[in-house]
Amino acid sequence: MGSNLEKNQSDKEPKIELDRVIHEPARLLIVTHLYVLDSADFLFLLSQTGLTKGNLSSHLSKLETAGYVEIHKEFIEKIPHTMLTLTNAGREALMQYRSYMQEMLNKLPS
Amino acid sequence: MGSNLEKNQSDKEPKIELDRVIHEPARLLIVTHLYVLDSADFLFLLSQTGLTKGNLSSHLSKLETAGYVEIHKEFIEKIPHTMLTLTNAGREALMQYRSYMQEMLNKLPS
DNA sequence: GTAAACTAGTTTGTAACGCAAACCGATAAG
DNA sequence: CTTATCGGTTTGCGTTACAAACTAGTTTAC
Repeated sequence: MGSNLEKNQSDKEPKIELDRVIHEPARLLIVTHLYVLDSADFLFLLSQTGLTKGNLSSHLSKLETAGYVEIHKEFIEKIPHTMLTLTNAGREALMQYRSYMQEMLNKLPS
Repeated sequence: MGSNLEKNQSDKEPKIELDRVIHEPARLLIVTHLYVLDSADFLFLLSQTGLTKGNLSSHLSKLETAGYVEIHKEFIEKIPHTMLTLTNAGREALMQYRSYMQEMLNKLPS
């Protein structure tokens, strides 16, 4: 007794320690751009990444929700303007992602 | 005239050159294991990756469809046995993926 | 015998995701 | 007024990853 859990195999936790928020290609692109620039506006990212507007918008929202970017909206001469900044959490997440990937890839025999 | 295509912005091709078959974490795990081992059986991969059986099975099918692994089934002492091998295409895909990722990540300032 | 339990996987159902089209509120031009 | 443009956001939809449920066969228990 105690527990008659019919334990499935699902308590094997998969050996992946990868931040999916960062891992997604479109977001990796965004985040690496922001990492070197420190901040950029929507239209700049749009042209640099080649994403569509809808796509860029939703990925930015997801990064914001994750706490990785801050979105600042203001009006410049009556025209809306959106500035994106990588947060510290975002920088750290990217660096951790990088370490993980580099280690995994570097140790493959060439 | 000629064409009055109301061209959207969608002819901007996104600047991502990443093989999604390889990029998926679970499959990256599988493929890197096969890369060093050259071949392995289903149960070995199961324990090494920590994936569930269903998951492992479907990822392997996807890798097979992509032409990256070969799946050989045989009976050993009346018990089914599945051997997985990385194809040349699989090796090359992984190496190309690695180059792309390493370049992208290495050029980030530390 | 036949039933229960185990082995080695495959198939199914579902929630989440990524994508581009469609939409929206505001300004500018004709 | 109407039309187009700008700077984005929301919607709709096909695809995916995931674990639960299932399958086919084998060994063990009775």
